[in-house]
Amino acid sequence: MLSRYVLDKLENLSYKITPQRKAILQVLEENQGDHLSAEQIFLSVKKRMPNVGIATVYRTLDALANLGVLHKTSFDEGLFRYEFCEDDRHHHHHLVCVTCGNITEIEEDLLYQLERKVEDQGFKVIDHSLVIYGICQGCQ
Amino acid sequence: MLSRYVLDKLENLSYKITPQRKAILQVLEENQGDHLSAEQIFLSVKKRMPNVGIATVYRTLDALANLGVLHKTSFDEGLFRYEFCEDDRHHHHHLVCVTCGNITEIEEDLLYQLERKVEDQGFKVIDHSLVIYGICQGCQ
DNA sequence: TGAAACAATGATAATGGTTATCATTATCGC
DNA sequence: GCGATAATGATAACCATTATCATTGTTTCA
Repeated sequence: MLSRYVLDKLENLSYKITPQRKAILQVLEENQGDHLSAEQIFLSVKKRMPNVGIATVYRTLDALANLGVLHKTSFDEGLFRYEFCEDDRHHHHHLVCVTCGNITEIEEDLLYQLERKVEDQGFKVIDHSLVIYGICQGCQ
Repeated sequence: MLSRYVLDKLENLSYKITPQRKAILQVLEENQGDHLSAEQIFLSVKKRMPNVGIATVYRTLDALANLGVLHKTSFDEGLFRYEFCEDDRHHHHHLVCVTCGNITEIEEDLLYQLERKVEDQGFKVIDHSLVIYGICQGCQ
């Protein structure tokens, strides 16, 4: 069930609510907590609307990321991944297992102290991206 | 002047010391603290050896990254950047100005506490990548 | 309910960054 | 100096993403 919040946000910014956009949002909502590539999202959307174009998926993902509905990031793989978030600010970090490639999250922020030091040096902090690489429990 | 350490490392692992590799290493050593793209490195190397091929640059950068002589990372730009480091572990973080795109570093680590929490959850930490996005002093 | 405006779409060509292929060159050990 | 083989340069190929353009479809308004 699509978030009223997201649809409202789209309408308030004069975006048309097309079936393709709804389908893409549904896939992302159903996969909350995951970090799907554009290709994965495209294949998932195709299951429910076979005519959707890959370019539409890319355009929609970028639009949603610009609206703050998605977070668009990369994990040094040469491609972008997308995750659903309804906050404008991204509050968790990622754990990437170098053995199996699994991506999980940790909610603890704990960057306050570091960000204070950075601001003490005159740099105005807006956002951050932290990825911790290692070996997950399942691969040890 | 090329680091004896790096050359030793190459030799010890049976890599041939070719002029191309020396030139690439020189460019990286001369730009320590910078985060150059493959294209930038290629253009810089071309100034001192006009016949070098772009594929050679890519192959060499990957080889050096695998050896731990370089750090290969991306800043969500759709391309990789490379920085010279002689440690096997990367100890600083990056500050990226969203206005001018400048990339600087902060030496403070301060992730110990967070990494402890992560390891308490059964994830064995190997490395991390932290980018702080904001506005640099010059752009405020 | 229909029409108009124009946003959005799908198909596909194009782009940019990177890698694979292959013939040729060059390093290094002996 | 020679042989083995790693490395090179050129370029084709690949992949993820974006640009182009004709067509479609959403939304507003009368």
